[in-house]
Amino acid sequence: MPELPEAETIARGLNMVLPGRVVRSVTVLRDDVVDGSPRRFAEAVSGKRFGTTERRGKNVVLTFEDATRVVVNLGMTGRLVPGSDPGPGPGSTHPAVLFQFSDGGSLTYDDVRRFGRLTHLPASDWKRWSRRLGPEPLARSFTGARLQEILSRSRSPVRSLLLDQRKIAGVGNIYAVEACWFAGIHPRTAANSIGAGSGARLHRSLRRVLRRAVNAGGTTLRNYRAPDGNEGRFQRALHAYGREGQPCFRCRRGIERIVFGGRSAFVCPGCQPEPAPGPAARGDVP
DNA sequence: AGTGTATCCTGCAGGC
DNA sequence: TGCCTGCAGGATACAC
Repeated sequence: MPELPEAETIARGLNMVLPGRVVRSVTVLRDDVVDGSPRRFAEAVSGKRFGTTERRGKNVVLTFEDATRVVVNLGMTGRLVPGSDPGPGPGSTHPAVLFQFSDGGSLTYDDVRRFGRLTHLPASDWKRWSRRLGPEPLARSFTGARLQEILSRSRSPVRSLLLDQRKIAGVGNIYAVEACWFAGIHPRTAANSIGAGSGARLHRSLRRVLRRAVNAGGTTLRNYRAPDGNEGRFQRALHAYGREGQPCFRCRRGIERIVFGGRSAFVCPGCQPEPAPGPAARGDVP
Protein backbone atom coordinates (compact mmCIF):
# COMPACT_ATOMS: atom_id res chain seq x y z
CA MET A 1 0.00 0.00 0.00
CA PRO A 2 0.28 3.51 0.00
CA GLU A 3 2.18 4.77 2.98
CA LEU A 4 2.54 8.41 4.00
CA PRO A 5 4.37 9.64 0.85
CA GLU A 6 1.88 7.95 -1.46
CA ALA A 7 -1.11 9.29 0.48
CA GLU A 8 0.47 12.75 0.39
CA THR A 9 1.00 12.53 -3.37
CA ILE A 10 -2.59 11.41 -3.85
CA ALA A 11 -3.96 14.23 -1.69
CA ARG A 12 -1.92 16.83 -3.62
CA GLY A 13 -3.04 15.38 -6.93
CA LEU A 14 -6.69 15.45 -5.92
CA ASN A 15 -6.36 19.07 -4.85
CA MET A 16 -5.58 19.91 -8.47
CA VAL A 17 -9.01 18.69 -9.56
CA LEU A 18 -11.54 18.29 -6.75
CA PRO A 19 -12.05 21.58 -4.85
CA GLY A 20 -15.33 23.26 -5.63
CA ARG A 21 -16.85 20.32 -7.44
CA VAL A 22 -20.16 18.87 -6.29
CA VAL A 23 -21.03 15.22 -5.77
CA ARG A 24 -24.27 14.47 -7.58
CA SER A 25 -24.48 10.78 -6.69
CA VAL A 26 -22.51 7.97 -5.11
CA THR A 27 -22.63 4.35 -6.22
CA VAL A 28 -21.19 1.72 -3.90
CA LEU A 29 -20.24 -1.18 -6.16
CA ARG A 30 -18.52 -3.19 -3.43
CA ASP A 31 -20.26 -3.02 -0.08
CA ASP A 32 -17.28 -4.29 1.90
CA VAL A 33 -15.07 -1.24 1.23
CA VAL A 34 -17.51 1.10 2.93
CA ASP A 35 -17.68 1.43 6.69
CA GLY A 36 -21.30 0.98 7.79
CA SER A 37 -24.36 0.96 5.56
CA PRO A 38 -23.56 1.62 1.88
CA ARG A 39 -26.90 3.36 1.43
CA ARG A 40 -26.32 5.75 4.29
CA PHE A 41 -22.78 6.39 3.04
CA ALA A 42 -24.08 7.33 -0.40
CA GLU A 43 -26.81 9.55 1.04
CA ALA A 44 -24.41 11.27 3.41
CA VAL A 45 -21.98 12.23 0.65
CA SER A 46 -24.42 13.11 -2.12
CA GLY A 47 -24.81 16.82 -2.67
CA LYS A 48 -21.56 17.78 -0.93
CA ARG A 49 -19.06 20.23 -2.38
CA PHE A 50 -15.35 19.38 -2.12
CA GLY A 51 -13.03 21.55 -0.10
CA THR A 52 -9.35 20.73 0.40
CA THR A 53 -8.26 17.11 0.50
CA GLU A 54 -5.87 16.37 3.33
CA ARG A 55 -3.75 13.54 4.62
CA ARG A 56 -3.48 12.03 8.07
CA GLY A 57 -0.97 9.21 8.40
CA LYS A 58 -1.62 6.91 5.45
CA ASN A 59 -5.17 8.12 5.05
CA VAL A 60 -6.45 10.43 2.34
CA VAL A 61 -9.09 12.68 3.87
CA LEU A 62 -11.65 14.04 1.42
CA THR A 63 -12.98 17.13 3.15
CA PHE A 64 -16.17 18.84 2.09
CA GLU A 65 -17.03 22.48 2.50
CA ASP A 66 -19.40 21.69 5.37
CA ALA A 67 -16.49 19.99 7.23
CA THR A 68 -17.91 16.50 6.83
CA ARG A 69 -15.30 14.06 5.59
CA VAL A 70 -14.63 10.79 3.85
CA VAL A 71 -11.53 9.12 5.22
CA VAL A 72 -9.95 6.80 2.69
CA ASN A 73 -7.66 4.11 4.02
CA LEU A 74 -6.21 2.63 0.86
CA GLY A 75 -5.23 -0.75 2.26
CA MET A 76 -2.76 -2.47 -0.04
CA THR A 77 -4.17 -1.68 -3.46
CA GLY A 78 -6.60 1.23 -3.10
CA ARG A 79 -6.50 4.01 -5.69
CA LEU A 80 -8.41 7.24 -6.23
CA VAL A 81 -8.92 7.94 -9.91
CA PRO A 82 -10.46 11.16 -11.16
CA GLY A 83 -12.24 10.97 -14.49
CA SER A 84 -13.66 13.47 -16.94
CA ASP A 85 -16.75 11.39 -17.63
CA PRO A 86 -19.32 9.73 -15.36
CA GLY A 87 -17.93 6.19 -15.72
CA PRO A 88 -15.02 4.67 -13.76
CA GLY A 89 -11.84 6.67 -14.33
CA PRO A 90 -9.01 5.72 -16.67
CA GLY A 91 -7.15 2.59 -15.61
CA SER A 92 -9.78 1.58 -13.04
CA THR A 93 -9.92 -2.22 -13.27
CA HIS A 94 -11.68 -2.90 -9.95
CA PRO A 95 -14.00 0.02 -9.24
CA ALA A 96 -15.49 -0.19 -5.75
CA VAL A 97 -17.10 3.23 -5.20
CA LEU A 98 -18.03 5.73 -7.87
CA PHE A 99 -18.57 9.40 -7.03
CA GLN A 100 -20.30 11.19 -9.91
CA PHE A 101 -20.13 14.97 -10.08
CA SER A 102 -22.72 17.47 -11.19
CA ASP A 103 -20.33 18.64 -13.94
CA GLY A 104 -20.20 15.20 -15.54
CA GLY A 105 -16.83 14.17 -14.07
CA SER A 106 -16.19 11.50 -11.48
CA LEU A 107 -13.90 10.07 -8.83
CA THR A 108 -13.45 6.30 -8.62
CA TYR A 109 -12.25 4.43 -5.58
CA ASP A 110 -10.63 1.36 -7.12
CA ASP A 111 -9.26 -1.51 -5.05
CA VAL A 112 -8.12 -4.88 -6.38
CA ARG A 113 -7.89 -6.60 -3.00
CA ARG A 114 -10.49 -4.54 -1.17
CA PHE A 115 -8.47 -4.20 2.03
CA GLY A 116 -9.16 -0.48 1.90
CA ARG A 117 -12.01 1.28 3.75
CA LEU A 118 -13.98 4.45 3.17
CA THR A 119 -15.40 5.99 6.31
CA HIS A 120 -17.83 8.89 6.39
CA LEU A 121 -17.26 11.26 9.29
CA PRO A 122 -19.62 13.96 10.52
CA ALA A 123 -17.71 17.17 11.27
CA SER A 124 -17.89 16.53 15.00
CA ASP A 125 -16.17 13.12 14.73
CA TRP A 126 -12.96 14.29 13.12
CA LYS A 127 -10.95 15.10 16.23
CA ARG A 128 -11.85 11.85 17.92
CA TRP A 129 -10.96 9.90 14.79
CA SER A 130 -7.65 11.69 14.35
CA ARG A 131 -6.68 11.22 17.97
CA ARG A 132 -6.42 7.46 17.51
CA LEU A 133 -3.32 8.04 15.40
CA GLY A 134 0.14 8.96 16.60
CA PRO A 135 2.02 12.14 15.65
CA GLU A 136 2.86 13.07 12.07
CA PRO A 137 6.53 12.23 11.56
CA LEU A 138 7.08 15.16 9.20
CA ALA A 139 5.51 17.74 11.51
CA ARG A 140 7.86 20.30 13.07
CA SER A 141 6.70 19.13 16.45
CA PHE A 142 8.01 15.62 15.80
CA THR A 143 11.41 16.17 17.34
CA GLY A 144 14.17 13.73 18.14
CA ALA A 145 13.15 13.97 21.76
CA ARG A 146 9.58 13.05 20.85
CA LEU A 147 10.75 9.94 18.99
CA GLN A 148 13.08 9.01 21.82
CA GLU A 149 10.21 9.18 24.26
CA ILE A 150 8.09 6.91 22.07
CA LEU A 151 10.97 4.45 21.70
CA SER A 152 11.59 4.39 25.43
CA ARG A 153 8.06 3.24 26.18
CA SER A 154 8.22 -0.01 24.20
CA ARG A 155 10.28 -3.15 24.24
CA SER A 156 8.98 -4.31 20.86
CA PRO A 157 11.25 -4.42 17.81
CA VAL A 158 11.75 -0.95 16.43
CA ARG A 159 10.35 -1.91 13.02
CA SER A 160 7.12 -3.12 14.67
CA LEU A 161 6.89 0.11 16.63
CA LEU A 162 7.37 2.23 13.51
CA LEU A 163 4.50 0.33 11.85
CA ASP A 164 2.16 0.94 14.78
CA GLN A 165 -0.11 3.76 13.62
CA ARG A 166 -1.05 4.64 17.19
CA LYS A 167 2.57 5.42 17.97
CA ILE A 168 3.59 7.21 14.75
CA ALA A 169 1.21 7.84 11.86
CA GLY A 170 1.97 7.00 8.27
CA VAL A 171 5.03 4.75 8.34
CA GLY A 172 4.67 1.42 6.56
CA ASN A 173 7.00 -1.45 5.86
CA ILE A 174 9.04 0.10 3.05
CA TYR A 175 9.93 3.30 4.86
CA ALA A 176 10.40 1.61 8.23
CA VAL A 177 12.89 -0.78 6.65
CA GLU A 178 14.63 2.05 4.78
CA ALA A 179 14.88 4.26 7.86
CA CYS A 180 16.45 1.42 9.84
CA TRP A 181 19.04 0.86 7.11
CA PHE A 182 19.98 4.54 6.95
CA ALA A 183 20.24 4.71 10.72
CA GLY A 184 22.32 1.53 10.90
CA ILE A 185 19.83 -0.07 13.27
CA HIS A 186 18.71 -3.68 13.01
CA PRO A 187 14.91 -3.65 12.59
CA ARG A 188 14.56 -6.20 15.37
CA THR A 189 16.32 -4.04 17.96
CA ALA A 190 14.19 -3.51 21.05
CA ALA A 191 12.92 0.06 20.82
CA ASN A 192 13.75 0.93 24.42
CA SER A 193 17.33 -0.27 24.00
CA ILE A 194 18.05 2.38 21.38
CA GLY A 195 20.30 5.04 22.85
CA ALA A 196 20.36 8.77 22.22
CA GLY A 197 22.83 8.60 19.32
CA SER A 198 21.00 5.87 17.44
CA GLY A 199 17.67 7.46 18.26
CA ALA A 200 18.78 10.75 16.76
CA ARG A 201 20.00 8.94 13.63
CA LEU A 202 16.70 7.13 13.35
CA HIS A 203 14.82 10.40 13.67
CA ARG A 204 16.88 12.03 10.91
CA SER A 205 16.71 8.92 8.71
CA LEU A 206 12.97 8.50 9.02
CA ARG A 207 12.20 12.11 8.19
CA ARG A 208 14.72 12.23 5.36
CA VAL A 209 13.38 9.05 3.76
CA LEU A 210 9.78 10.23 4.03
CA ARG A 211 10.59 13.70 2.67
CA ARG A 212 12.54 12.32 -0.24
CA ALA A 213 9.79 9.86 -1.06
CA VAL A 214 7.21 12.65 -1.03
CA ASN A 215 9.43 14.64 -3.39
CA ALA A 216 9.70 11.58 -5.66
CA GLY A 217 5.92 11.14 -5.76
CA GLY A 218 6.02 7.92 -3.72
CA THR A 219 7.16 4.36 -4.42
CA THR A 220 5.55 2.22 -7.13
CA LEU A 221 6.28 -1.47 -6.72
CA ARG A 222 3.06 -2.81 -8.22
CA ASN A 223 -0.28 -1.12 -7.99
CA TYR A 224 0.37 2.35 -6.71
CA ARG A 225 -0.42 5.25 -9.03
CA ALA A 226 -0.87 8.94 -8.38
CA PRO A 227 -4.28 10.37 -9.34
CA ASP A 228 -2.84 11.46 -12.70
CA GLY A 229 -1.88 7.84 -13.42
CA ASN A 230 1.84 8.44 -12.98
CA GLU A 231 4.07 6.04 -11.10
CA GLY A 232 6.18 7.14 -8.16
CA ARG A 233 9.93 7.36 -8.59
CA PHE A 234 11.21 6.46 -5.14
CA GLN A 235 11.59 2.73 -5.96
CA ARG A 236 14.82 3.74 -7.70
CA ALA A 237 16.10 5.24 -4.47
CA LEU A 238 15.50 2.22 -2.22
CA HIS A 239 18.61 1.13 -0.33
CA ALA A 240 17.40 -1.98 1.51
CA TYR A 241 13.77 -2.81 0.80
CA GLY A 242 13.48 -5.56 -1.79
CA ARG A 243 17.25 -5.78 -2.29
CA GLU A 244 17.79 -9.31 -0.95
CA GLY A 245 21.11 -10.72 -2.19
CA GLN A 246 22.29 -7.43 -3.65
CA PRO A 247 25.30 -5.61 -2.22
CA CYS A 248 24.82 -3.03 0.51
CA PHE A 249 25.51 0.45 -0.84
CA ARG A 250 27.69 1.19 2.19
CA CYS A 251 29.69 -1.98 2.85
CA ARG A 252 28.99 -4.25 -0.17
CA ARG A 253 27.85 -7.19 1.94
CA GLY A 254 24.72 -8.94 0.71
CA ILE A 255 21.39 -7.60 1.94
CA GLU A 256 19.42 -10.29 3.79
CA ARG A 257 15.70 -10.80 4.03
CA ILE A 258 14.33 -11.69 7.45
CA VAL A 259 10.76 -12.21 8.56
CA PHE A 260 9.23 -11.23 11.86
CA GLY A 261 5.93 -9.81 12.94
CA GLY A 262 4.54 -11.51 9.85
CA ARG A 263 6.38 -9.22 7.45
CA SER A 264 9.61 -9.13 5.52
CA ALA A 265 12.43 -6.84 6.52
CA PHE A 266 15.69 -6.30 4.70
CA VAL A 267 18.91 -5.79 6.58
CA CYS A 268 22.60 -5.41 5.93
CA PRO A 269 24.46 -7.82 8.20
CA GLY A 270 27.44 -5.46 8.21
CA CYS A 271 25.81 -2.11 8.87
CA GLN A 272 22.90 -3.29 11.00
CA PRO A 273 24.29 -5.72 13.56
CA GLU A 274 21.91 -8.09 15.31
CA PRO A 275 20.76 -6.74 18.64
CA ALA A 276 22.38 -8.32 21.66
CA PRO A 277 19.99 -10.74 23.35
CA GLY A 278 18.07 -9.06 26.12
CA PRO A 279 18.63 -9.67 29.83
CA ALA A 280 17.69 -13.16 30.99
CA ALA A 281 14.08 -13.33 32.02
CA ARG A 282 13.23 -14.21 35.60
CA GLY A 283 13.29 -17.94 36.02
CA ASP A 284 15.66 -18.54 33.11
CA VAL A 285 18.32 -21.11 33.70
CA PRO A 286 21.61 -19.20 33.85
C1' DA B 1 3.13 -6.40 27.03
C1' DG B 2 4.49 -8.54 23.02
C1' DT B 3 4.25 -12.06 19.48
C1' DG B 4 2.69 -15.50 16.34
C1' DT B 5 -1.23 -16.67 13.61
C1' DA B 6 -5.23 -16.17 10.97
C1' DT B 7 -8.39 -13.26 8.42
C1' DC B 8 -10.06 -10.16 4.92
C1' DC B 9 -9.00 -10.44 -0.98
C1' DT B 10 -6.75 -10.76 -5.78
C1' DG B 11 -2.95 -11.10 -8.89
C1' DC B 12 1.45 -12.34 -10.16
C1' DA B 13 5.87 -14.81 -10.42
C1' DG B 14 8.25 -18.96 -10.21
C1' DG B 15 8.73 -24.04 -10.00
C1' DC B 16 7.37 -28.38 -11.93
C1' DT C 1 -0.73 -24.74 -20.69
C1' DG C 2 -2.09 -25.83 -16.01
C1' DC C 3 -1.52 -26.28 -11.14
C1' DC C 4 0.70 -25.33 -7.05
C1' DT C 5 3.04 -22.32 -3.57
C1' DG C 6 4.47 -18.10 -1.79
C1' DC C 7 4.44 -13.35 -1.77
C1' DA C 8 2.59 -8.39 -1.62
C1' DG C 9 3.08 -0.48 0.47
C1' DG C 10 -2.33 -2.92 5.70
C1' DA C 11 -5.17 -3.56 9.76
C1' DT C 12 -7.36 -6.26 13.20
C1' DA C 13 -8.74 -9.95 16.31
C1' DC C 14 -7.37 -13.81 18.83
C1' DA C 15 -4.88 -17.11 21.82
C1' DC C 16 -0.85 -17.72 24.36
